[in-house]
Amino acid sequence: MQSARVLSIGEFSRLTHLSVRTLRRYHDAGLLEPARVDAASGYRYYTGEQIPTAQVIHRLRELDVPLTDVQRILRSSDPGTRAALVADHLHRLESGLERTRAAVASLRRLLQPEPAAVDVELRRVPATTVAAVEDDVQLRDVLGWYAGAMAELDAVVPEPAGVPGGVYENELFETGRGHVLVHLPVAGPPSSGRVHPVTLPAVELAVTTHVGTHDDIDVTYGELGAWVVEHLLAVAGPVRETYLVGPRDTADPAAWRTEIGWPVFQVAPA
Amino acid sequence: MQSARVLSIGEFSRLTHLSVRTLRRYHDAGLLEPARVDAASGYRYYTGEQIPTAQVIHRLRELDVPLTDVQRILRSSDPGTRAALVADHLHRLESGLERTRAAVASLRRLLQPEPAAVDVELRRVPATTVAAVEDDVQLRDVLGWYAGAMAELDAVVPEPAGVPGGVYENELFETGRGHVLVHLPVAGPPSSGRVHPVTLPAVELAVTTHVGTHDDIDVTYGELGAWVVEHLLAVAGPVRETYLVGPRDTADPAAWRTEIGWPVFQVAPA
DNA sequence: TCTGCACCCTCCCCCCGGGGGAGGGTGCAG
DNA sequence: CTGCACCCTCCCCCGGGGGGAGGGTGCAGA
Repeated sequence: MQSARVLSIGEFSRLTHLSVRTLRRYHDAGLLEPARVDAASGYRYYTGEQIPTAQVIHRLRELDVPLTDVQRILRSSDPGTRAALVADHLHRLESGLERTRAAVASLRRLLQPEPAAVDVELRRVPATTVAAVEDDVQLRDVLGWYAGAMAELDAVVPEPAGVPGGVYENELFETGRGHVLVHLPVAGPPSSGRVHPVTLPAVELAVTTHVGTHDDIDVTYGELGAWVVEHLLAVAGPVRETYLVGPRDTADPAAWRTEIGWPVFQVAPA
Repeated sequence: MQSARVLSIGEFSRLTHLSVRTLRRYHDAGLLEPARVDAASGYRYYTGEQIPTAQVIHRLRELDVPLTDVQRILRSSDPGTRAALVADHLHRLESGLERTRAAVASLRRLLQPEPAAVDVELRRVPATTVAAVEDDVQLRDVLGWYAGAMAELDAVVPEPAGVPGGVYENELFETGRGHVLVHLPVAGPPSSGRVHPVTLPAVELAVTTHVGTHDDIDVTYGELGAWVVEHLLAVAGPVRETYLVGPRDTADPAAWRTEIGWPVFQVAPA
């Protein structure tokens, strides 16, 4: 073990392709402690054994893993835990990729030279009592939450009287967190687990139908919003979505049909 | 045209799913000017026509397009130019994806429980004169630059006396920008365009061979570096790579063989 | 017409993960 | 012993937001 050979921060930088500044930052963050720090001068000294660690950090950073998570990964002595943490981040990367794909799809539709005319209907909806699951969720967790809630609803409501729907508080889109409710219409809604009866109030809805995956549903939202504004209406409450045709019905996303209803009320002309 | 209906920033926020703060920021950045700003109160007022613009911004931001570039895209009135700018960013996204893929591959190798023993040889190399192309480049542009330089070399040196190589200044890896040289050995190197004769100085090299794509070549660099350190050597100059088997020879990346040579010199023991 | 309240304003500080540069101390080779 | 490359700390900057303070505004109900 003659590796008592000690490396200055500059040498270590050349060997690891991490900048000197970055190495100092990793030291401060407790991520990569130098093998020795001279008490008098403050000089940092590294050893060859630290190169693999530095490389792992480098790679994790390339994958945009936050420094705190990198630290967690390095600290976990158990290889199984470590692998799990890494796999977790790789999943995160994948879902990020999915969002990117969706954004690209949506952008393509937005940049269409001639957007299709939007078909909006004004509809008065009476109060309805449904079987519902509701919660406060983060915007990015909505899909996962929805899947779980829907599964629970399906288990408790074997024979729904119609298609499922969702109610989304505007705050969800403004601040990234908000109240969400998913429901199935049924006569005499049960109470079981998270499922309970909820009465949706009567409202006047501006309704349009989005066709296809939800990748570019925001564009339809925008078209609906523009229509609402031009018809001297204002938004009065949480959005309602109705899943006329969804993944429960067909695996072909192009066939999906989602009704979007925005509660509105008349506004005096300017 | 009854869309004189004017929207407060809060209403506009609800319609576009952009936070109020973010809308204000976009105003300050000149990205999305409100239709009207009340001189007395400073209140921002928007119209329905601005919704699509806000959505385009939203999507581009989801794709991590910097605000300045978003502005460029919005300002370009010509749809062709606009499409080109967007396509440019999509290409950028793709190459980012490529880098992510490479980082994942490299990480997998790094987290192997038992790393393969590295096979390093100390080799004295005499001064050689070669046909070369050199330049100062950004680290991220190296691959593209290399392809162009190599094509030029191939055109001017029809019958090389050996395999191609590269010389990379350490600064390239430290600061992301540095001097790069690519060369082909040939008797009597010509001068033509960017191609010119260069004499590589004699050095002592610590040499190892990396097998496979360059995705995880940094790991081999690290192993070589650790070996160098443990053998009481220090790095003395720019790295030399020799492409024994590369994309010129076979399309199968698994068969590629790259020799990495780090100039070294002896160091006194601690 | 008043009052209450939701809404809006600006301003400042914080986050992350780095880079630039100033100003000053250190280690080592010639 | 001197010069110079190297190293140190400290502060400010970037982008793209978020949190919150402190104060002005618009409008609906009484």
